[in-house]
Amino acid sequence: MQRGMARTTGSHSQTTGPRVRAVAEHLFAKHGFAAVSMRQIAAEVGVQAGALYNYTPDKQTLLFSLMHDHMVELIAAWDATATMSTPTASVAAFTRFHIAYHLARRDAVFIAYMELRNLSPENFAVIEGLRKAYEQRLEQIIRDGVAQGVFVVADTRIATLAIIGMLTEVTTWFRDGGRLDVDGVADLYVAMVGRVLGIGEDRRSVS
Amino acid sequence: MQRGMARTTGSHSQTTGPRVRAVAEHLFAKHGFAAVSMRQIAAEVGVQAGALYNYTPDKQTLLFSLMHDHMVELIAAWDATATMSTPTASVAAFTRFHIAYHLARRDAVFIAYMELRNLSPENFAVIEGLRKAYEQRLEQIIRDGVAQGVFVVADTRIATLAIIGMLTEVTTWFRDGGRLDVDGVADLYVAMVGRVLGIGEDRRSVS
DNA sequence: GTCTATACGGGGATAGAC
DNA sequence: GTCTATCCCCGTATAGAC
Repeated sequence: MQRGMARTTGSHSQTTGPRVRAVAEHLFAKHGFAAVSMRQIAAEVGVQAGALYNYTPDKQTLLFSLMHDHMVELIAAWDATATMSTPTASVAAFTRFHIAYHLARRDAVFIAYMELRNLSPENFAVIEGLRKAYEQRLEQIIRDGVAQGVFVVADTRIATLAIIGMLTEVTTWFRDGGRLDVDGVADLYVAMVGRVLGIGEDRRSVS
Repeated sequence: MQRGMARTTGSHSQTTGPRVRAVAEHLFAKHGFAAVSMRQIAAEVGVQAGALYNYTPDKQTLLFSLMHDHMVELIAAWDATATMSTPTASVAAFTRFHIAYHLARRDAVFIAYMELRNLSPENFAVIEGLRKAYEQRLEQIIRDGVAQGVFVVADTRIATLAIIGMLTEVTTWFRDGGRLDVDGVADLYVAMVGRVLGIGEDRRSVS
């Protein structure tokens, strides 16, 4: 994706490398990291198990790499979406972004939440740092809204976590073709998030 | 717990059986079902691997049994707590109950949410049914509140799921000895849940 | 009820030919 | 870059002695 063309004649690496990652992501999400063998991944890719080690030094690094790239892309995608705006508009945009992005990349999201225990302590720290960085985007919006008096929350940090939890939970039940489409769900959540933040609440002594 | 005294002289089953379950619950929560071996469980219990099969026909049934008992106890505990009351009081009680119970039984909760993929289809269906039964307790409260005009929600089902997601997320970050204790956290969530349900919102044409 | 011993399969990872 | 072959270890589960 982000490299120039490789010139290795007769090589399949341009296709096999990404395929290994895609297959691993899918199988890890479906069965869990520990339950998936390198042989299974290889079979699905269409190579022998030994060939996978041209693309990762070991299984655990493959997992970390998937999680890491997912988190980096998540943050980059939000930063590309976010615009200078009012806190109310920003939090609505974040809500829509989070739901849409998480539903579009369900396998990667699932892995990033479920397979943390399979990471080495150092790798775990890296992923946790990225997650915190993402949450801070929302927390900063809420902080700004509170400062400007348009949000009324008792505890900014807890409100952030509660909202993240509420939004992420959508991935556990949403099914394409169900009663509501993504936009319909997002509309409902924008409204609920607004309520959690006390938007439009009765307040005294506000200009 | 719920059986009468066994009389088998010289037997340790009264202690080993529960210990197997406790150890398995702890290890499954910490490392994941697939990553934990029967040998590990046995070592922690202090018996040989073969001896575990006096208490479970196989590893997968042990997992199912832990999840099943947890869900049954969760529902029973709520039903014992719930009292005839106003929707507003009921939803506050549910919020406090859910947070306190989930924090008190974190290992079991974690397993029940994370290890669903390791269940056979039939076992999965049983656990899903129990989860639905639990969610329906909250959904019914919300439905009653809407019917009585004290809650204002756009979509009862989605509000139920959003609230469950918000409450369950507490287990991912709460640490004993942190800034807030369980009651303090619960207070904040009671307030946020109330907002999601539109308690005290401006309404026209309500008695 | 627990032990030892073991069957049998599959795990991650590497070596060396092509 | 991929293959075949293989190392060595560990997985679940069972059998039969005590």
